[in-house]
Amino acid sequence: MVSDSSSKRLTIYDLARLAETSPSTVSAVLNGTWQRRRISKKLASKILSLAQSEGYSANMQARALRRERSGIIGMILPLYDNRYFSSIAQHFESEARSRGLFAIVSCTNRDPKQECEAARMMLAYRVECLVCTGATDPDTIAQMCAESDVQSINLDLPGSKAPSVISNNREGARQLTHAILNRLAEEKRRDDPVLFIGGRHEDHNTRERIAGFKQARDEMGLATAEENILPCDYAADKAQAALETYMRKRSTPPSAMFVNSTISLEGIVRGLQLNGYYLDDIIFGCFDWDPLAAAFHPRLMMVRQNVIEMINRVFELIDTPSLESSLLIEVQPEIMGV
Amino acid sequence: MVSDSSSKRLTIYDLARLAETSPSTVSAVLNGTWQRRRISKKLASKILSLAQSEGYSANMQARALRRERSGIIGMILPLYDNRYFSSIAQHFESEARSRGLFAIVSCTNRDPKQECEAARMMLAYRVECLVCTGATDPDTIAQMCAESDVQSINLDLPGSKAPSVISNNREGARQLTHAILNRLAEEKRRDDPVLFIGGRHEDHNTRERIAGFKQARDEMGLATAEENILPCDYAADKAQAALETYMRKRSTPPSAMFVNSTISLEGIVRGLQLNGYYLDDIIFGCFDWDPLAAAFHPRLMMVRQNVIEMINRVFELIDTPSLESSLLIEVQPEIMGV
DNA sequence: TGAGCATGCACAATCGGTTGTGCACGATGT
DNA sequence: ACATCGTGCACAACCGATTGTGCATGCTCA
Repeated sequence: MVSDSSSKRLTIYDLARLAETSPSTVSAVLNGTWQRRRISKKLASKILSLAQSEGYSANMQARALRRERSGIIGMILPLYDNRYFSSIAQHFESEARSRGLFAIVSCTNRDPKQECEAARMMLAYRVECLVCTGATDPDTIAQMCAESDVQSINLDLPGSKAPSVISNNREGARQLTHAILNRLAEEKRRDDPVLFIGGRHEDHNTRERIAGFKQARDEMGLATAEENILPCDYAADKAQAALETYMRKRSTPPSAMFVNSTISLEGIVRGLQLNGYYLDDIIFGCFDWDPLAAAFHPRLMMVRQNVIEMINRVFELIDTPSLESSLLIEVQPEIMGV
Repeated sequence: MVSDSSSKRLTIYDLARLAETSPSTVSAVLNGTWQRRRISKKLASKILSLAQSEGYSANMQARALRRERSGIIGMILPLYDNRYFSSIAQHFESEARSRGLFAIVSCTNRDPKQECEAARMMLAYRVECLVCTGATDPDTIAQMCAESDVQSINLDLPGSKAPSVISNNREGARQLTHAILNRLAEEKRRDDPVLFIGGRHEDHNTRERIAGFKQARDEMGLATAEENILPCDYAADKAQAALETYMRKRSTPPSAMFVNSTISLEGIVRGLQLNGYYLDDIIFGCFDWDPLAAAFHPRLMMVRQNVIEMINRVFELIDTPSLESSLLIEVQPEIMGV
């Protein structure tokens, strides 16, 4: 370093002075368009080494302003605090990075207001695309994006105003239910009731999973009583309370349960432990994946959504924007622990 | 909306034309400095309602460029995939938002190269402050920030070139160890060995936790054999392998274990299950917090780091930058499940 | 009636890159 | 010796906001 520490950050004007050339030349060299502009190799390498030694770094705001492209891609996410969403964030980031894009992720707590606020911020920062994950109201956000001429994509939960990438919830639930029923059959408890618990009625994914659950039972020649379907919301406390209510009429816990998320599973396991039931007797299927939980319970089967594939599909949509706004891409999840 | 959908995004120039006034007036009205500039209330509200109805949103790049303040605050994080780091990201974001700052979080996989690369990107986007969480090499990044005149703060792992906010690892470990030893004593197994497993020797936090572990045993009049300290790295597989090696010389698992992270716990629980041991007999203390894991095991005590307090301290440092670069702030964690 | 002051706004420079265009200079061809 | 062309670079106009400054108008008061 020669002339550092004195004032502010280096600009192409400073570099131009140091290299005794013009700012436009410096710019062309630094962003790689110098061959097209017929800058001599000699001057180019002089500028490059100068930029290197002086620790120059381009001002992205200025670049974005002039290019009218921010180089930023946004994602809104309900929460980080489970393996599914956190791996979505992680893969989104690394995939963005590998394409020279800068990913910004904002966490909106399943709150439609925060979702809108976050989307507004992202649009203000001129994101080139907004991926809307598990949004409670994806269409409103898709609308906002459309008005700003920004591409948007729904992930995890489908919407009607932008293409969506989701797991095949019905088929995943069907396979998980079959796995549960097979285990029951192995233990000669084929006809024991199975409790479906967790999630929300209004929620697309929950409805699909219930459909898959019923379909699997149907395929095994089993009827499904409505009292065994409890979409009591996701929260641990709600699931715990719902299970306690359910069990008030019976003496023993169900032999098997289809639990709609790890957060619901948390409440259920806690409730059963508190009431002194022996957990290992119960067969669990959980539509979510958490390796630590899986390690603890020998008969806990889990659905692992294929996050890598889903993120890949998202970026395919980014690369070749689909005209069809109602496009729905379903990715097959995997059943773990069978 | 009157004149939308035709061309690009609205600017203050468009609004000025629509309101029959000048761009500078529009700007002043929209950023709240209009009273100081003696714009009439009438014109101000005309412009405001126009901006509203036309769906104007300021171009943050242009604003940042002119103001020489991006309004962005950055954080680098090893991973999202445990409760500790994900809640750090979440609280950081919401605290930033409440201060009118836009948070960007980048995930660097505990890889020094990725850490540097992410820091470089953040500096290019002119973050106003960079919070460096659990960085393998915090001082290099602090140096980069210093050269760009950007404040930096270390979180979770301390560094020497920027102020640091960390948990009081030693005291947390001491208390957790006491809790383990008390449980053992209750069960008349006071003198049974306790295995410390997981983490890395080189890691500041691991060293402190080992010190707290030894100190607690010391306070109870117990010696600590070095063979019972196994900093085998954090990864689940490493912990599982280390435990298997450890147990090759013995017939039964240790009565109690101090496990240095949930990821290590995963490997240990898996290993014990695979070998057919009954988990509930073992007393676990884990320096990490995961409510789902806690629900599964009745004698699993966990250390919950006080993330809210830590983030608050970080923002206090941002508000009143400390001159002392070696400032170390320690926050007391909490023992759960005692 | 004219100085003095408050009111209400517009002008223009600026932040740091990007990019269309123009121009000087030397080499080549006739 | 003059037209032609390729080489190598500089100029200047943006991108969209912010902000110091200036100026016209109308009012008050001596």
